[in-house]
This record gives sequence, C-alpha cells and structure tokens, in this order.
Amino acid sequence: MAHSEDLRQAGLKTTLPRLKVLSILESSKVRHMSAEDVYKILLGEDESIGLATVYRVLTQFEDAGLVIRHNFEGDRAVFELNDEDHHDHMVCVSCGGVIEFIDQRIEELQDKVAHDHDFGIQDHSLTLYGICKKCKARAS
Amino acid sequence: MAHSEDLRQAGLKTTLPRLKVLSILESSKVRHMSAEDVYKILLGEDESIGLATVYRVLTQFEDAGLVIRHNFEGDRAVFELNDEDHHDHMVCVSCGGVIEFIDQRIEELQDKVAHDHDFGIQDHSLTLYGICKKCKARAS
DNA sequence: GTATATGCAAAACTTTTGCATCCTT
DNA sequence: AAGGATGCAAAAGTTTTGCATATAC
Repeated sequence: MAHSEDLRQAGLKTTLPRLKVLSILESSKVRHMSAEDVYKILLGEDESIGLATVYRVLTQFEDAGLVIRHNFEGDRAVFELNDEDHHDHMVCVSCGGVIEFIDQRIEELQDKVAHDHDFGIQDHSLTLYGICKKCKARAS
Repeated sequence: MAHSEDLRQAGLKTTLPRLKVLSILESSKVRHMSAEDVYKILLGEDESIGLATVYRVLTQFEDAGLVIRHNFEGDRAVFELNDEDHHDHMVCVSCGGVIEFIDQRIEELQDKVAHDHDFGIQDHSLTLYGICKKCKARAS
C-alpha cells in the first residue's frame, strides 16, 4: 500500500487520488497500465475519482520521476512504476504482453553512438516487437 | 517524382492522391512527416485532397511496406519512406530534429536478446532522446 | 461496367483545460 | 485561512468511418 511519505518525497501533497493511483500501480499484476486501466480499477473500487484526475496524477508522477510513460502502440500511453532499475521492453503483438530485459552491452553501445554524434543523450527507448514464447507455442 | 509502377508493385491502384503523397514523401527535405504535414503541403499545392485520404493513403503505404510509422512523441505519428535500409533514431528534444543512425552490434545484440527469450522478433524501435550537437552549441 | 477510392462531415478516442468546489496543511 | 487539488463537463487534437460521388482498369 502506498504511503504518504512516498508522495511527500516526490514533492506532492498527500491526497486520496494520488494515494489510490500509486497504490494501484504498486499492487497491479500488470505492470504497464493506461490511464483508462487505472480509472476502471478505481471505478471497480467505488472510488469517485475522475478520469481527468487520473491523467493529472499520472502526469505529475511522471514529472516527479515516480512513473515512466511509454507510447508502445501509439494510440494510448501506458505507465509503469519507475523502480530506478532501467530496462527495455519486448511487446508481443499477439497477446499484448510485455517482457522486460536489460543488456548492458546495448546500453553502452547506445552511449557510444550518442557520443560519436556529439548528441547529449538524456533518455532512450528500445522496444522489440514480435511473438512471445507462449503465443508461439499456442500457434504451432 | 513518384511513378505508377511503385504503387502497382505495392499492390495499390494508381490514383492521384497516392501519387501525390508518395511524391511529397520522396521529395521532402524533412524525412519524417505527420499526416498533417503532408496535408498542409497538398493544400499549398492547391490539391483538393482531404486529410482523411492522407491518413488512408499513409496507412495503406504502411501496410504495403512503403513507409514506416513512428510514434516518437506519442501525440501524433510521423511517417518516413521505407528505403529498406533499416536505421534507428536520435530525436532532439530541443529542436525536434531527427538524426538517423545504425549500429550493427546493437542490431545483433537485439536479435540475441530476443532469441534468448524465445521471442520471435519481427521489428524493433530504438530511439535516443537528448540534445543535438547544434542545440548544445547554441545553448553554451 | 464494376469495384475501388475519395471527399466531406461526423464520429470515435485519447488527453487537456476551465471553473466552481473541496481538501490539505 | 490560503493555496493547491479535484470533479465535471466541455474542449482540443488526432485518427477513423459512413456514405454518396467520382475514378481506375
């Protein structure tokens, strides 16, 4: 369960919507959730929190570094908790599942490429698209 | 200038809107364009082609493999000609400029990661975000 | 001539914003 | 008490769709 301190450390006032949204992100089995996903869970919990507030809270969380926003599909953004443990993603185009991975050599090579172009890298996004293990097995 | 054969090879009938859009993508100085960007150029050329048609044509081009759709910013998609010559991108968060690059070792490592996870990779997207050389110079 | 493509307007969707009210400190 | 946060509804922005008309082959 989310604590007030988490929010205060992020420079945000403790409010019910913020606690609830953070709590949902922390306890969800699915790590990457859209604003609508979070909102639906709130509805199911009979919380009268508006979708606009969910968007506002998620954006504040992003600015505060609590969550990371992804645009995997392009239509709707998804958010995941920022556990300070950087990783990249594999997205299954069949089931929508997301697998996280990290490859230190790829990270280093990215920095090298940026450096070679005199590009001040601040962030990066690497996503592989394809068919996950489970879906491959099901299809065969 | 775009030719009818390019479209026929892609399995698309030759129509004025398709030729025009392909032509614009080929001749544009800016390689990555949104549907709106293409539409504005058409307006400037006094072509009465609707924005809806631009979207339809670009989507058909994507399905046919003629162009690649990117969701760099998340709000609006941009399209670039698919020259069969894969590359990744650096996006300058200051001026919006896009620099293309390719690093064969990164490509290989991606395939290896996918293989290690028994993930049937079909495509990938790697984008570095930061400050380009020019903007860095301007800021200092 | 027939099937497909287009234009226009309207709809669908995601995300943002204005404003009165409510809550946190 | 004062400033910030929220809810609701409306707006904004992008992309898609329905349908009558026009076009390609």
